[in-house]
Amino acid sequence: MGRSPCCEKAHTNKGAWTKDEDQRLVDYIRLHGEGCWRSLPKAAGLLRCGKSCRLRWINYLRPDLKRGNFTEEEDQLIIKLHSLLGNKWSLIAGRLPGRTDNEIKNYWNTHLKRKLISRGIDPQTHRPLKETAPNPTTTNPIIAAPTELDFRNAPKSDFMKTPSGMTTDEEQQQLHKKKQYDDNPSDGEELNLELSIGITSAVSSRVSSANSAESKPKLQNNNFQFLEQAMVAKAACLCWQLGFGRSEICRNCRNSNGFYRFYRPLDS
DNA sequence: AATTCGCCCAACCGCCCCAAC
DNA sequence: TGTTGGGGCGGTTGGGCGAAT
Repeated sequence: MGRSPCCEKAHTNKGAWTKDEDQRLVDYIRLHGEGCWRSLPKAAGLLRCGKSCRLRWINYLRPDLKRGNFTEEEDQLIIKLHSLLGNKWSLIAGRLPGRTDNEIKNYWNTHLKRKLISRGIDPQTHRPLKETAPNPTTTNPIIAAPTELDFRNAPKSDFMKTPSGMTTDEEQQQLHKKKQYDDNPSDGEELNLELSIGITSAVSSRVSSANSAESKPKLQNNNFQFLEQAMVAKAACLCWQLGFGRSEICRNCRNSNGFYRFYRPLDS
């Protein structure tokens, strides 16, 4: 026996949303906020599935959506993030304010894939198309990073592993090395995240402001979202890209409490 | 003018994860 | 500890629309 359907399919509308439906949804969310998607349609007087309402709001009606054409800067950021994270569209979208995962996914499939192919780059591996026997040490330096931090095919459960959950002696040694590095960083090791991953100043300030006490993220799943961001922090960390070691996070990615800096801002 | 083709993107589907019980 | 329900995600679909024939 499978799971019960998320809604009563027989009594729900499907397909394109009407203006009236949009208005009802917007009005309801303005009054009551997001959440409880399952009960929302009935409460809002909509003959729609809760999931459909959620999608409509997130992908189309949310007031903070940017819409419009992607800039060249956004293109480059998406390509770079995709090379690091693979098809983790929601993670990538978290790095592009005002863009949704669906929008980025569509844009990737319709434009960026082609763009990369026209440059002779395989959009899946981000390696040259002609390369028959990929050698990670001689190609894209990002891909050549330690495999432990290649999340492109990692199941979500792997994201849940915490830095404090280390078990092996090797990892403990690396933690020790990291502490030494943090305590005595040499000159020039203040790494520039904008350079390493192309994050705009605006985004960087949003991210750093999210660390302040008054803007602590309200997380439905603390560990998961926290570690998602931690992963992006790792990806953003130039010392990781340079292959310093799987447990080493540079000071730009770790705050004084030993936690990662990159939280999802409240409004993203 | 009519038809076909290809592209784009909003929306749907099925699955997964996790908190609550 | 196992089960269930809600939310979220990535892959896929299909309708609209403009270009080409």
